[in-house]
Amino acid sequence: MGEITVCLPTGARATFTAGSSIAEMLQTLDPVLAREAVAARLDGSLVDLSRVPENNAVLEVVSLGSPEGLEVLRHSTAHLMAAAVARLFPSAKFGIGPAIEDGFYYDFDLNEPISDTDLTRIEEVMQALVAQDIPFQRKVLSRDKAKELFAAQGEHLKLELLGEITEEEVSVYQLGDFVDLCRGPHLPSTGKIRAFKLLSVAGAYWRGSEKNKMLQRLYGTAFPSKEALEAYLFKLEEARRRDHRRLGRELDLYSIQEEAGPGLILWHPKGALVRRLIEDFWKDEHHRAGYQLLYTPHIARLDVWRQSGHWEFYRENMFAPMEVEGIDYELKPMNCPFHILIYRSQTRSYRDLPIRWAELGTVYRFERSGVLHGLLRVRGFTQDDAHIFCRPDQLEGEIFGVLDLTLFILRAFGFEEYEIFLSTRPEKCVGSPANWELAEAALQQALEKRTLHYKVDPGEGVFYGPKIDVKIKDVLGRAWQCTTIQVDFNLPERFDLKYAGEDGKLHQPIMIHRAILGSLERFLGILIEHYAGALPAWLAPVQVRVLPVADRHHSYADEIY
RNA sequence: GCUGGCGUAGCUCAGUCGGUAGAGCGGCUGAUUUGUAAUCAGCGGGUCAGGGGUUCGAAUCCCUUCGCCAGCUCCA
Repeated sequence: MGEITVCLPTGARATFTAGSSIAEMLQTLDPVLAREAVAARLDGSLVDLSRVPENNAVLEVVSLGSPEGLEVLRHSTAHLMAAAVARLFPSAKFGIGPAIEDGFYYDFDLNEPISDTDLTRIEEVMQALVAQDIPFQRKVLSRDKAKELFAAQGEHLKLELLGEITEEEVSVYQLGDFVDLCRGPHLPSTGKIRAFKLLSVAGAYWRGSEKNKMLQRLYGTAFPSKEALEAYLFKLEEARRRDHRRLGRELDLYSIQEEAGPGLILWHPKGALVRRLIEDFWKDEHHRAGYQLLYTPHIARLDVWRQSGHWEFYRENMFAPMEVEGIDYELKPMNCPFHILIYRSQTRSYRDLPIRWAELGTVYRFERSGVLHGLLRVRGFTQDDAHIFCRPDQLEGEIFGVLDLTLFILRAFGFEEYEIFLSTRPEKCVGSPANWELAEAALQQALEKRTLHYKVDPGEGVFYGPKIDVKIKDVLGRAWQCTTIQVDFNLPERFDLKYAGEDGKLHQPIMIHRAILGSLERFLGILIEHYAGALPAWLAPVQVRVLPVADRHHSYADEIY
């Protein structure tokens, strides 16, 4: 038997006889750390504590408190839940069960529907399995052997997954008599699972495709401690308490009524007042930032939407056309074509640029019935839209201006934290590579010069140009997409936009689309949830009330109110 | 759109085995004029989501349409 030397990033190192498991090694290397460990990183890859290193290696401990440890915990809890479901619903077939942002889920193919009351039963079985402290046992077998194993159990979903695995060997994990195809790693045993809760059951398409069968998905969450779980559940409760749909009704800000139609907002007087305050502020600031305001119609001839390409690429989100005097008209899903028509209404000189045109433009988009959600996802909404037409040499400066205005406005509403994304050229796109490079560089420069933290989403840009998206974070830490800044090479081309350059020749301007608040409806919803209904005084529809304590004070109350 | 759940007064909800609808809060009227979100009395308020069916009889059972909720898919 050989020997193996293992060291920790801390520098601690020791030599072991081959055949020792990581758990045993950690016991020697750092007993304190060993108690925290739920998994380990062996030369960079995540493994179980029961794994037996075969070569000299660097070993890192993955503790329960770390993000990776939490993921292991949740993934293991998902398996635990699956084991409980296997016991209660013997006919269940298993899909996948990953850890997600705030917990985990597992998808089951099951003929009988699982109800909310079943969640309690499943939790009880899980508790029992935790009490038994059953080990998660990893086994490596050949792909063919694994296929035999799962075929014998009729696990068609697992077989489908196996069919796409190219490795010759796969790992399965056994938890009692429940065996699951899984890469791992897992906790050593179920006894390590201390605080979990099953949250909901819902349908989910197998592998996320509408074409596939719908499975039943069970959501749950797990935390290192009861306290952390309680804190999370409290946060969920807090989010429910702040639900803008409830507060919006209670504060009499807006309503959505079946008679008017789903996804269509009726602004009540108090909501309309909040909206006006937002609009006034927004208009003033845009005026100061060198924008001019436009108004454009709600419908236009379908031909315009054909020319813009919306009819071709965006039709599934558009309402059906209506025919008037033999001509098809279309409710607008966007404002840009109108701004373009105004641009084209006269010859533009390089001296006219940049042109910054803003509009609080109400657009209508057909959204599938299942996705509508209060003010946050509707069928008619008002974008705080603007289009900037500029020369290539002005692009960077304009992006700067937009970014500065964005941050100023968002901060004014109390949003100080952002998640910013820069999306770059996708495979299918229009516009020359030189233009793309120019635009991407301009966006990136602006972000860097303002020292804003951002993530690059390679290839996630729209086909017509790169973009910056800004998500604001509310008091509960939830991120909401509001601002989008998009460079567009497509529409100027389709509408053949020109300006007369210094050289006397005609050139194509670059167009920037941008919305800062996104939509007024959605933004009001976010404000309500962020402030739990208690809007800052400058936005509050009721700032103060005078309450006389006796009839004799009424006249004075009238006087001062 | 799909899967599951749901739809009773303005709001929150009860309504048994199928026998023609109820509470609290809010509203209105009056009383009370007071040290803290909830004082007393009275009065209104319903197409039980819409339509169809079964039945002597439907809020209740069946079919269907619409809407809402959770999630999936897609997005401001």
